[in-house]
Amino acid sequence: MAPLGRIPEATVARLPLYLRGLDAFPVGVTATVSSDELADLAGVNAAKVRKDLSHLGTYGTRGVGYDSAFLRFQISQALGVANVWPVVVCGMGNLGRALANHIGFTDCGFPVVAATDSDLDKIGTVVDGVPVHAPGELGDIVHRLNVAIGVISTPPEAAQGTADALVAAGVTSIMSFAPTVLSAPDEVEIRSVDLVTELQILGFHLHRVRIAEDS
Amino acid sequence: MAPLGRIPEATVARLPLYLRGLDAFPVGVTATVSSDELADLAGVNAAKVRKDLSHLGTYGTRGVGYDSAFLRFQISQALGVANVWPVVVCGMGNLGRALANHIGFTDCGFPVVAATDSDLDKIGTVVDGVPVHAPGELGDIVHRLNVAIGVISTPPEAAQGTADALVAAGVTSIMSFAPTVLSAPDEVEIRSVDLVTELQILGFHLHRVRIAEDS
DNA sequence: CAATGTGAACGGGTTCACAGCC
DNA sequence: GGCTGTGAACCCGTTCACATTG
Repeated sequence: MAPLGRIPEATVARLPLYLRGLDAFPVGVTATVSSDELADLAGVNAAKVRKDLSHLGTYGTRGVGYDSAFLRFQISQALGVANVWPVVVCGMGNLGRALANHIGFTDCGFPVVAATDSDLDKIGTVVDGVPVHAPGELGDIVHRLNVAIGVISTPPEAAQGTADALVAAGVTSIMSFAPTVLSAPDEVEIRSVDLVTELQILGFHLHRVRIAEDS
Repeated sequence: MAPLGRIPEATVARLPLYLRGLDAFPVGVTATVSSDELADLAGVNAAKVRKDLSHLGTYGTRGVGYDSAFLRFQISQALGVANVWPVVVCGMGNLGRALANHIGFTDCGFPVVAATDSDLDKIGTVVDGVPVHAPGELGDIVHRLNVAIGVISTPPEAAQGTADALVAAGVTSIMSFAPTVLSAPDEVEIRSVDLVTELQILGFHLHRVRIAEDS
């Protein structure tokens, strides 16, 4: 059966990995993948793969595996990768510029169509093909260019204000690299990538083993 | 009681947020924080704060709250933020350079002491204060400079090889920005920051509401 | 036989709600 | 009265194991 009810978040987060795994999959003589093989490619275990795929209503064939082409299609469909979601990068410092480059470069349906920065020297210029505007123009930009996703790479002080501006302009998807907790209405999806926090988590584990060694 | 058994991963991941929240906390007349206030600062709910802090064996005082200075001390202690963990950045492309800058800039106990890159033009130069070496020297670098953490910002093809080299050199903490699944022994802690995957997750939700609207 | 699909058991983390203490 | 500390309930996700099917 193809229940196709709500797909659990944890599953959604793995679908991109499966998709990537399938792309790396040698399209050999036989065009089928087993859950075991896919598990390897995605770095998870086979049970998880099967349960995840069952949420898509996808059918493999017992004793054989999944048709890799069809599976790729199914996952693409579920994720909606055919859509193009224009991105605006807010804050074109070192990190912002690198992000704009990276995101635009890997041509995955997330074109960076504009950027903002408060530096008067940057406003009006085009950096790596991306036009830089004043922060005040964010609303305009979003509307004119149909921006769907906002990336926040401003200094921490400016992050909440930028988020507010994005939300006010109707953006409901935000990816933030600022080391701050952002508040926004519930309907806004915020994914926060916090480098310092990540490092501190790594540091915690190093600290633990150091303590263990000293005992 | 101060059980101080194993601290749950989910709690560890939030401790940095509490620490940051405390730093932002106005050291007012009274030097106490309630779980409610801290919850706001960290963007979580109060019950979580209390349970998390209970794992540290920390004591607040009922009816009052937590002594903010002591709490800061306790969390710092638990995370081991007093330690300094030298970092090597592998791959000094746009992203790597920005990361090296960022991590080094926010002076948090993670000095970027070296970098590697396969580009012959970069090897031997010093970028933003960070000396760039050939990938083959990774082992040396790690030993000479006591590197504890490796950041992988190479192209995807080179990521696994770089991880292997880091592991071979004895590095047990890796932060990867490469869009690949890395394999490593269990004792190696890998934190993967996958920008494209993050964007695709955002895209999924945008896709969902678009579908919902069209129905 | 081989590999899927899935109910059932399990486990970690979150939330609730309230007893305990200032 | 206010706020902490914490058992209990709850929820989500993972894992297991096996019946099911090409």
